[in-house]
Amino acid sequence: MKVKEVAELVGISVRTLHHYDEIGLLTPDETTEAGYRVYSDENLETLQQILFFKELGFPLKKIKEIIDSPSFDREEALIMQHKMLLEKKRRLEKMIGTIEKTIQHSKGEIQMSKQEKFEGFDFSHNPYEQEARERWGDKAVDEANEKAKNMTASDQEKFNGIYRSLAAIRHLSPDCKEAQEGINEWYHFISKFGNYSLDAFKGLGQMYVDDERFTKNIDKFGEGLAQFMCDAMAVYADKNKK
Amino acid sequence: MKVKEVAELVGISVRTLHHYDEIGLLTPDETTEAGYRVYSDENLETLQQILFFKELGFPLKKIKEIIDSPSFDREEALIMQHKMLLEKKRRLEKMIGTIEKTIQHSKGEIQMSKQEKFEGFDFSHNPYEQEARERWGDKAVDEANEKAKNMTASDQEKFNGIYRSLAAIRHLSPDCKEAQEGINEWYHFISKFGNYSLDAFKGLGQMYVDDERFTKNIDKFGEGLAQFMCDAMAVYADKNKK
DNA sequence: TATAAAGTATCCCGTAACGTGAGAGTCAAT
DNA sequence: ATTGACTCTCACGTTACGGGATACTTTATA
Repeated sequence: MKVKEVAELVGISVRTLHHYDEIGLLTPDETTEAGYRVYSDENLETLQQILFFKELGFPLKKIKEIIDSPSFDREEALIMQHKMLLEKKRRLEKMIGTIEKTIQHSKGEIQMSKQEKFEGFDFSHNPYEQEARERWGDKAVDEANEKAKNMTASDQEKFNGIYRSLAAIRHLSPDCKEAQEGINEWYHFISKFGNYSLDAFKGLGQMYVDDERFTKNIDKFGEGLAQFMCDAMAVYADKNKK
Repeated sequence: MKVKEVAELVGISVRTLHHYDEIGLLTPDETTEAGYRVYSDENLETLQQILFFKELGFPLKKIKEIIDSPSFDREEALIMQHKMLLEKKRRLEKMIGTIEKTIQHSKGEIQMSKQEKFEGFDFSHNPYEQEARERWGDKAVDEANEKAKNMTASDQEKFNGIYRSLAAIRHLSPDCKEAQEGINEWYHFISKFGNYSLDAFKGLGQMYVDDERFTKNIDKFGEGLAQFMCDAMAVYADKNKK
């Protein structure tokens, strides 16, 4: 899809798409030899994410940080966004209530306190904002990026080592002893780079197959490794829960 | 109320209030001798109006035009804003639907078309936007302001003349012949400055008593004139309806 | 097949609505 | 008398594009 098609589909301007490209927020996967931007389906999904975050008032810079972060999880984001949009709706409903009261008030039918006249305006008290800040605030995202960057050469070696040893047994059952031992090592190793609960760990595994950027990388060590790890990680998480 | 109190009450920053003062959008009625801004209750009502318009995406410049316009009617604005907020809520609900579908889609539970992935984003199709543009668009407001400015000295004289002659009979009944003849002249005269239906004319009369800026001006020609004109205009409108 | 019309690209200046200090005066309470 | 919370006025910085200029590509039409 070319710029104008995308622009009309989602209701934004061509200039906006240019802008997002300029700042590296959304660079089209492909460009024709004439230099025309061509947006892929994946680009559209990213755009959707961007627009959700934008609707919630996130600045573009932070949106970029978030979706570029190695710890970014689309589904997690969608769920958080869902919660925040519901909250925004509640806020809007309050505002509508406020305006209705104000109309009555202007007719002299009811009394209104000063606070009442401004109910719904205060955007800063969204209960999920705090949660979002914790998850996506500067600190959290920076740390995640930092940890990813701080991966030394030896870490990289270790990564590859684990991948290779898991790849070697990827045709066994995900819940066999060897697999679970490998995953155990994996779990403790990646904890260096992020604080994963068992549930998060399981989610991470899911991402290996859901997000093809991961799938591709992992399957370089052996076709089907991503799926195998995903399954084994799920088993591991469930087994160690209680 | 001083800046910080107002800021905290409505959930905006002190700088924002300073800004609104700078651009002449909201100038506090009073200032202490030290130069501290002191906001009156009326200022707060204006601020509420401003914030409603802002929530609906109006630029501050236009907001200023609208609320400064001689044809501005607070209640009319509230009603229009109410409609537009409801529309915004519907849009938000669509977005929430979209996000819910997207979550299902990402789990592979359902299919989604491209259009569906962006439902709710397009802000430009609010049915009341058109209505608002007609009412408050550049043309309408400009014309109103233009007409008000284009009032020549002789027009001003005529204004005063009618006011005076109506003031002279303001103790008669609003539906007596003299009053209705005066109002008839009034109706045809002000039509030069705006296109008033009979209903609008009646509404205008109501404004004379509702909005104290008008009341004050009119009552300069005689205490109670505003109320008298309001009553007589209502009678005139009803009589000439069918 | 020429030629117009529509779409796209980059460059670059403009704007809107504040944010963010800096430096200084003011006010209420200890 | 002093401290701390508030206030003022500059004045420059930032964000997220808007909008024009100019040039190249692609599509539609004669």
